[in-house]
Amino acid sequence: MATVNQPRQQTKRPLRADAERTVRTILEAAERVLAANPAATMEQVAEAAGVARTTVHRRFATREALLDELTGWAARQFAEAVDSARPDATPPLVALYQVTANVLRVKTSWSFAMNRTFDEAHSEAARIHAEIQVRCVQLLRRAREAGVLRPDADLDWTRRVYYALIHEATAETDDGDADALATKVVDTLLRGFGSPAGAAAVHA
Amino acid sequence: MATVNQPRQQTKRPLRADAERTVRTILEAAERVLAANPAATMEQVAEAAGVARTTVHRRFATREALLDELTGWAARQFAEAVDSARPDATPPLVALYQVTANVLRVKTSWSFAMNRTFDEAHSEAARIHAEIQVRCVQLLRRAREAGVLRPDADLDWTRRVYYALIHEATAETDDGDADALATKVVDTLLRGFGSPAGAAAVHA
DNA sequence: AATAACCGCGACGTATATGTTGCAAGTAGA
DNA sequence: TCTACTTGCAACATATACGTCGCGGTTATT
Repeated sequence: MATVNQPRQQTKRPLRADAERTVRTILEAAERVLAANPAATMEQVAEAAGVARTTVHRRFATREALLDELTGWAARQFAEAVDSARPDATPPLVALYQVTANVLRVKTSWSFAMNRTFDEAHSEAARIHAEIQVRCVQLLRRAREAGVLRPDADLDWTRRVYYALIHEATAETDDGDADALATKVVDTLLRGFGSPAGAAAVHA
Repeated sequence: MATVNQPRQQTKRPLRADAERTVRTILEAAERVLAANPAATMEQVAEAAGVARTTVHRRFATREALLDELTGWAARQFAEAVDSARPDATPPLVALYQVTANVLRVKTSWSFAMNRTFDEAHSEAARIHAEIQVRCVQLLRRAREAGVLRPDADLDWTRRVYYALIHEATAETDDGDADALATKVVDTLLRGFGSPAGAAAVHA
C-alpha cells in the first residue's frame, strides 16, 4: 500500500517577523518569475526569492496555495486602488481618470496575479474581481447618465474595452507615469482614433 | 551510460490520404483542447482527436513540433484572411472593415494558435505575424492620411488597441456574424464611447 | 541567556508527461 | 489481389516537478 503524498496542511499561527518577510519576498519573486513564465517551477520561484525550495513549501503547502495567496493579495491591492479613488463620490469623468491611474499603478507590478483566470468561483480573488466589475459598470452607468458616454453605449462592451485598454497600457514600453497613461486610456476610450470629420471620409 | 530519449525525427515524405486526414484531425483537436487549457497534455489532445497517443507522436515528433505546426497553420490562415481583403487596394475605411471581418472569422476558430507567444523569433509564425503587423500599420497610416483617423493618432498605440478590440470581440458571448462584430470593432476604434458633446460634460 | 522558531541542505518518495519500440490488425491504392 | 502504409495497444525508459522529512546551525524574541 503506497503512502500517498498529501500536502502538509499549513497551520495559520502568527509568524515571526523574519518569516513574515520571507513570505513577502517569496510572493514578490513569484510575481516576477510567473509574469515572465506562467509555467515556472517552484525551484525557479525559490531561486528568484533567494531561498531554498523547501522553504517555499514550508510557507505554502502546495503550488496552488501559493498561487491563491498571490492572486488574493493582488486582488486586495486592486480593490484598494479602486476604493481610494472614491468612484461613487466624485464626478464620473474625474473618477474614471482617478481609478484608471490607481489601477495602472498596481497592475504594472502585478500583471501575473491580476490576469490569472479564476477557475474556482469561490476563491476570494474571484469574488473581489466580480465586485469590482460591478462597481465599474456602475461608474460607467453614471458616466452615461451624466452625458460623458453616449446614451446608446453598451456598458458591458464598454467595460471590456476599458479593461483591455488598461491591460494594453501596462505593456507600454516607455512606461511613463500612471497619470499620463491614464489620460491616454480614458482619452482613447472616449474619443477613439477617428477624426471628428471622420464620417465624411466614407464618401471621399 | 544512460540511453537518452531523443525525439525521433519526422521524415517529410508525402502522407497517404487517411494519414493526412489524421493530421488535420489532431491539429483541430489540439486547437480546441489547448484553447480551453493551454497546459493540456498530449493524451488529452489524442483523446479529443479520437486517436491513440502514440499516433500523435507518430505525426509530431515532439510537443513543440505539434505546437509549431499549429501556430504555423493558424498564421497562414491569418495571412490569407488579411490578403483576401486587399488592404492595399481599397479605400482605407473599407479595407478596415473587410480585414476586421475576415480576421475575426479565423480568429474565433484559432484563438489558441493565434495568441501563442512566439519565443523563437525565427519561427515561420513569428515572421508572418510580424509582416502582418507592418501591413496593419501601413493601412492605419493610409487611413490617417485619408482623414479617417485623426492627424495626431499614434499609429503604434492605435494598432495595439485595434488588436485588443479584435481579441475582445472574439470573446463575445452572443457571437453574431463576423460582419456585425467587425462593425462594432471599427466603430469603437474610430468613435470610442464618449458622447459628441462629451468635453462639455467636464464642466457640468 | 534560554527557548522556540526559522532556514538551508540533502535525501527520499511519488506522480505524471514525454517519447520510444515492436507487433498485430486493418485499410488505401496500384 | 497484393503491398505498403497506417493505426491501436501494451510496455518500457526517462525526465522533471511536487511534496515530505529530519537534522544542524542560526536568529528573533522573551
